[in-house]
Amino acid sequence: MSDIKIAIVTANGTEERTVETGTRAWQLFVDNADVIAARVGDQLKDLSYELVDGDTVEGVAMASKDGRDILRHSCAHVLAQAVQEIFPEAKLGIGPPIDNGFYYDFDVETPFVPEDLEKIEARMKKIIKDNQKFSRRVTNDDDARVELADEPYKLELIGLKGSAAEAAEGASAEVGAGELTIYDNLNRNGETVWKDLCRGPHLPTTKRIPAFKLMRSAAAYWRGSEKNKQLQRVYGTAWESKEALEEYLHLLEEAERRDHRKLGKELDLFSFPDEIGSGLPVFHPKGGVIKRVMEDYVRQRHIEEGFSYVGTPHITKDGLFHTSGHLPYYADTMFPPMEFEGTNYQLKAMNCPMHNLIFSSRGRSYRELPLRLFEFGHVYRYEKSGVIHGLTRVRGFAQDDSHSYCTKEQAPAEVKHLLNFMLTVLRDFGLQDFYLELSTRDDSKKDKFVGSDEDWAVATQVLADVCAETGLDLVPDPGGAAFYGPKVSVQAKDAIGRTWQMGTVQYDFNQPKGFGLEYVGPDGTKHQPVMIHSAKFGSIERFFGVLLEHYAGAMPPWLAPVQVTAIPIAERHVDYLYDVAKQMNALGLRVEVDESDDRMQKKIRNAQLQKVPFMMIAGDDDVEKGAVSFRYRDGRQDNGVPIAEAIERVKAAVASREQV
RNA sequence: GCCGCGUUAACUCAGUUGGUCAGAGUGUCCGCCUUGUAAGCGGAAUGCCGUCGGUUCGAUUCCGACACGCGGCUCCA
Repeated sequence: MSDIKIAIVTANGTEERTVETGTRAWQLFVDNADVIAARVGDQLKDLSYELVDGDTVEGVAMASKDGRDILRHSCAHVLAQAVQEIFPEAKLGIGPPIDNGFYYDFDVETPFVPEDLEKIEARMKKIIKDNQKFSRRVTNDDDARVELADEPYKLELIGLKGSAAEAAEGASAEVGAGELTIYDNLNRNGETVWKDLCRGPHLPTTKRIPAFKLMRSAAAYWRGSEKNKQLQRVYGTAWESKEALEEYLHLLEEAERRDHRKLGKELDLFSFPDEIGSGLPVFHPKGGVIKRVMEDYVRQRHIEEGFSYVGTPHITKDGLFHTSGHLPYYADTMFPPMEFEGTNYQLKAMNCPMHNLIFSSRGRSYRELPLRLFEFGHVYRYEKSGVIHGLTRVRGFAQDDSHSYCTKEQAPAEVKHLLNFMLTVLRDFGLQDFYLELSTRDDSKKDKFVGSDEDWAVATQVLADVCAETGLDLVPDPGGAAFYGPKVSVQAKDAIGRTWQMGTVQYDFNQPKGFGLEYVGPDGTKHQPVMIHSAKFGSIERFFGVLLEHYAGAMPPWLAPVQVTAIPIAERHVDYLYDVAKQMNALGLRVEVDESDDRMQKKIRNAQLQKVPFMMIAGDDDVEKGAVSFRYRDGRQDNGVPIAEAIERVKAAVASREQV
């Protein structure tokens, strides 16, 4: 038997080794139980992979990104096997790993109910206990078609092989560009008990799945197109240990606890009256305080950054949106027109066309550029009923929308200015961790985008350059551009690591053309400006919701609807506290004195549940010393603080926008 | 928009296989209590059981449509 030379990559470097021909990858990692697959070159392989001369091999640990994907993909197989054992008529769709878990799609007569999921989960546990082997077998199109004659969706995938990425998101997990493979599940006797078309790789056996849980079922369109049939999708999660699973489930609980829809109700911030309609929020007094503070802040900041505050109406004749080019592209998401006096009027879905009219209301000189217009533009979009979600996806909202009109030469500096400005805004609201997303044109769908190749290339390059300068991570988003130009969006991570899309900067060379915008240049002739769209919050409503979730409702003092709740130990201390409260009110602080006839402990509980940052307590001891006592939301106490110092402390916390 | 599930007091949620089935806790209101860091005690009021239709002797309960919500899909200028 001849030997072959391979290289093993470890944390300590690369190690050359000579092994016998026929050696399989698992033999290299017998000492390491965490390794569940091998990376050979840049490809992931099963541990049963037979090494060939010149291979560079690295063990893939289950607790790595690739390792978890493999685990989850294998778990999806177990799910599918369990479903077909319980529901033999179920036809298989696709079953890829996803963030934090996996899913598998099935075509079944009757949708799954929660009790079905319990049954399926129990069967999955049995399959895992069976210690079935995932066995890879190379096949070809013709043989596979015969074998999978009863699986119409798999047959369809075979036909699409090679263009799997286009076939459906996740379909590449089933069929790769190369050879076609089937994985057989072998029981202890080596008999095939189940099989699935799949490119792999997989765990060696089902028993290597340490922890999983089925989460929910829902419908999903086959191959992601609403023109296709809806399949039943079962979602699950799987982890390298029971602890990791528990941790993930806790994260979900934490997310539920922070749900802004729930907090909005509990803290009496906003509601969605049925009588008004879906996706149309009303802000209650306390939510109104937060919203107003946000607006005051961002208005002031725009003025400081050289913007002029403007105002435009909520409806317009539809011709305006034809001029801008929006109507043909976004007719579906605009409310139907209302007709009167022989004219169609549209609810405003975007502000830019109106700002363009402000630009063109008189002649413009290059000396005025960049001309920066800003407003809280209230827009209405006909979002499909199924997508509306709390404050983050609504039908009526305000954008903190700005448009900078500038020369082509000024554009890069203006984009940079806007991006930096946006980041300072987000940081002031306590968000610290960002990355950028660059949304570009999909060259294969040019009919969805307006403008010449050259204009797109220039615009995209300007944005890419500025993004690079920020030093932030940049994630490409091909095809995500607006029809009129590419955009950069800022994604912010919240307190529990979730990312949210915040503001955007968009480079637009199309609307200036459509509106015939012009300025007179230094050479005395007319030129076309470019416009840079930008929203810092994106939408006030969405940003409000994100902030609520980020802070779990415990807003920093400058944003808190009630900054101080004054709590008397006994009724005789009420006037004393009113006196302090009055001094604070005079400084613009939001203070309430709780003079209800609840006991003082109950008042503390109430203030705590309302997540008020400062509880200001006073009893005989405090009155005697001319002091008050603070209690904070985390239970921390600070007793006997002299009144003047107490006022200063609250004032300083508000001014610095710090969290307490 | 599509699929599935849901809607009972201001809030959270029990309940009825169609016939004293309108319930609890919280909140609210009225008394009493006057209190040192997360719920003091007692009493009272509050519901077209989402809306509209149908089946039935009888519907909060069964069926349908609609509205609104939830989880996904699709979509997010």
